[in-house]
Amino acid sequence: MLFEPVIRKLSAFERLSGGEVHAIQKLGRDLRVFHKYRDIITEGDNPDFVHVVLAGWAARYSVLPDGGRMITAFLIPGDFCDIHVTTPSAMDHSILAITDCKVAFVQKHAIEEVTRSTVALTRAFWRSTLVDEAILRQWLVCVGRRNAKAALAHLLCELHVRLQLVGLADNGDLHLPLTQTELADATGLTAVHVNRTLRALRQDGLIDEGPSIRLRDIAGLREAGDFNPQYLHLRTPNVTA
Amino acid sequence: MLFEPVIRKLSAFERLSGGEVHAIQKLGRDLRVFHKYRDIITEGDNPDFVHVVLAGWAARYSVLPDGGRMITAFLIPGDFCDIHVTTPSAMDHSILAITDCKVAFVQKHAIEEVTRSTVALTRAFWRSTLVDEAILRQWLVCVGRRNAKAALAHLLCELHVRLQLVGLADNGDLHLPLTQTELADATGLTAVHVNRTLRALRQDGLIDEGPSIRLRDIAGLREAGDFNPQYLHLRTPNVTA
DNA sequence: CGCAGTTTTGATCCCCTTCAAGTTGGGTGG
DNA sequence: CCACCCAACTTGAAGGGGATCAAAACTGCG
Repeated sequence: MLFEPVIRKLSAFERLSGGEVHAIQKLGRDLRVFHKYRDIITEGDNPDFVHVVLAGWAARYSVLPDGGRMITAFLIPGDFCDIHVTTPSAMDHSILAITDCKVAFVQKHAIEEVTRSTVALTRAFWRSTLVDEAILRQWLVCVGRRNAKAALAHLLCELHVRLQLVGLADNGDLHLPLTQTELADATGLTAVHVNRTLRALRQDGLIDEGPSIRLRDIAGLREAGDFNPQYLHLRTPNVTA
Repeated sequence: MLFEPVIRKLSAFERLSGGEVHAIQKLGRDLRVFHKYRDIITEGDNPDFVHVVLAGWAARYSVLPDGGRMITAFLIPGDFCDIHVTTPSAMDHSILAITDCKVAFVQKHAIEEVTRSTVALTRAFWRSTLVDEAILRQWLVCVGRRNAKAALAHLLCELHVRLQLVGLADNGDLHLPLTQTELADATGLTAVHVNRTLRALRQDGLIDEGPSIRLRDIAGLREAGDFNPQYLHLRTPNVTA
């Protein structure tokens, strides 16, 4: 059941048959562990495999000349690092393990075979890339046109839905293994300001902090972040009622 | 030769045979004109066609509750509005004609047929979506971690390369049909600050303004914007030497 | 126990925003 | 051919959201 998160995620996009589920499970020959803060893929690499996160968190990031860093995506179990299968090309950014990660290395032609044999999986893979792009656009909106409070609220809502999809969020209880610096690098803020903004969200009764972040008032958070889950293109419109 | 920009763009990704070029030209049954500031596609639409910009400029955008707007992409001749062929799903954002636009409406199955018959075109389409994503990530870096000057410089460099690809930029002479407000909405700034920043770039001798923007010092602009064209994944590493 | 990374808090600064007003220029109608 | 208008550009002054700098408190862990 290593590929369970992948199956859960893809099932959110397309109803999968037993055969299709089985086909996914058979992708899993090669499994590797990356330790915290190790690069899974480095800019300039031209990977031979498709990488799939099966456990742990990772992040796409770019580094600037002044030492600044921008995180452009969080990858959680079920997410693909590089599904651009048929196009051999050098990575234009790096991917970092934020926690210890289990990553499947899937042969490119295995993916191609699977998509050749089943339409539902092809659609699910496409949908997955479509959603990745939609998430990127939402991040752009957050960073470019929302204030810190709304941006963080939106990010928490996004992660809540995505974690729920793969069974990693019970009803608003999120284990975010992210430092405030990492949240800052993902929202274009500074760690100091993330700290103050989280406190503001706490004081508004929207979240509780502790070992894990708890979304105390999901509806309120969604309003504060102007969050509408439609862009995640799920079959079931809302994960949480 | 309506599809010339598409052919030029895809040729930048993959060497295309005469047959493949011909296949693209045959996509062009249905052609429509959109006037300036009309929506080409509106959020919530579930288009039956794949839309391709053949002439003019368009922009993806989202609108916020407070009336703010974020532009998440500029589309120029040769660009696809929605290449997510096999996945019927509602648009999560809108696309606007920034100038009068010629847009091809291509049947989804026509795209599917073409990609079934030729590997190079399949690869080129994939590469195209990969590049769209890379551009999105670069915008995120600009908005999140670069100052106004670098962000605008980077955007100008990106548009320069992309316009050159489709034959719309002679050696640094760009016709940007963009208002400063539109540049602002694309960079997460205000129109006022875009104005001042463009002046600063002018005073630095990096650009000239007039009826069209001229990149007076391309190398300098690329340095100012920390621009490295690698993320555009072109066969020919640099369009401009 | 001690260290290193993270969180928290305070004080100050600045890039960019906001508000406001003036200017320019292309388009339109008389 | 000029008067008018509106959209875009430009410039100035003032304010604020978030950055920066600095240091203290907390956490986990070897």
